Amino acid sequence: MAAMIKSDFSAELPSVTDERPADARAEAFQGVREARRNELAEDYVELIADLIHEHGEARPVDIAAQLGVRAPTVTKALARLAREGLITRAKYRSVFLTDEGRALAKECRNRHEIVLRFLIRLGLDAETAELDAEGIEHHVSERTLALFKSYADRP
Amino acid sequence: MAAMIKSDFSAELPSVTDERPADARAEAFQGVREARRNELAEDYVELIADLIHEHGEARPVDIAAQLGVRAPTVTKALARLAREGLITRAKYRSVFLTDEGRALAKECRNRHEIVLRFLIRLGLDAETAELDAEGIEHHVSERTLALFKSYADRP
DNA sequence: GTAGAAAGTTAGCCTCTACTAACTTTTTGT
DNA sequence: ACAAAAAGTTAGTAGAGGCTAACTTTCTAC
Ligand SMILES: [Mn+2]
Ligand SMILES: [Mn+2]
Ligand SMILES: [Mn+2]
Ligand SMILES: [Mn+2]
Repeated sequence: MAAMIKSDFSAELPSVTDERPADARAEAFQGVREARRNELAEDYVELIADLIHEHGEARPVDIAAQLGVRAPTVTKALARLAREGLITRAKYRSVFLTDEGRALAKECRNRHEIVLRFLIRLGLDAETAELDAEGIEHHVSERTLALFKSYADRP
Repeated sequence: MAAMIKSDFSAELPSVTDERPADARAEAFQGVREARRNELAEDYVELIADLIHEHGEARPVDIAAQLGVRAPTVTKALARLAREGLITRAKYRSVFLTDEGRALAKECRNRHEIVLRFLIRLGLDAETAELDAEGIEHHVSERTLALFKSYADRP
């Protein structure tokens, strides 16, 4: 009934108090959903690259330990990454990045570092910075990343 | 085989090049997964509060339009929110927030605004700021939020 | 007051991401 | 060299979150 009173003068026309148009907001949410679909792949390839760098190879057991998930979860995710052309692998063997996977890993590593350095530069403790960066990194546009980098790198 | 050579001197002991212990990294990833589980509820209650404020009521058709999803997706999500005690509703009627839902909405709205103002203050254009804030907000700790607020509010 | 439009729900489908239990393969230690 | 341990896979379960198609309810205009 509150709606009926209101609808007398502002029902189908966009109200003045309607700060953002519906489709602009929808675009933001759609962008977030899109980013979420890439998160897993990004974290995996970044981690795989790290493991190869640190241990010479990326084994599912280590991937699982670092991500805090069980082995079958990793098996399934790796099948998806292989299907998407980011990794190659053979049964019971460790994982390799394709050129595309390596490129993505490099990009993600770079972005992760910028976000992390930015947060620390802002005054955050290193531990919390690492926790937050792991989530924030996937939702930072090119422009925002550039601003983060400038701030982190400033004298 | 690279691993075998390496394992001669660094196999089971944590290597010096192993920058972060596995469980610290796992903790970060677990935190992100936890945050992701709350994202949808946070966006819904924030949006519902906005709609009630702007239009006097929150109707599923408007929720769907603003989120950029189809009506049945909203029906299902609302069932979950009701199950979780964040909203109350009756069939074919609009949605109401519980006290708990209202409190969460207020918190989310506040956080969203701080992140948004922070990004704009950093030099980002308002449109991109809105897009990024919608994703970043869910991955910002209390500490980071406090730093964002200080930066946004500084003279 | 009623017919048609709009809104909402239900049913059924899909993918993704997680899990456990049970099995197979590989590696390790003696 | 071979038994036991560790690593990896497969199968099956579950819930979240998206969709379309078809149905029901509510609202609106006449
Ligand atoms: Mn991450
Ligand atoms: Mn990362
Ligand atoms: Mn959001
Ligand atoms: Mn928001």
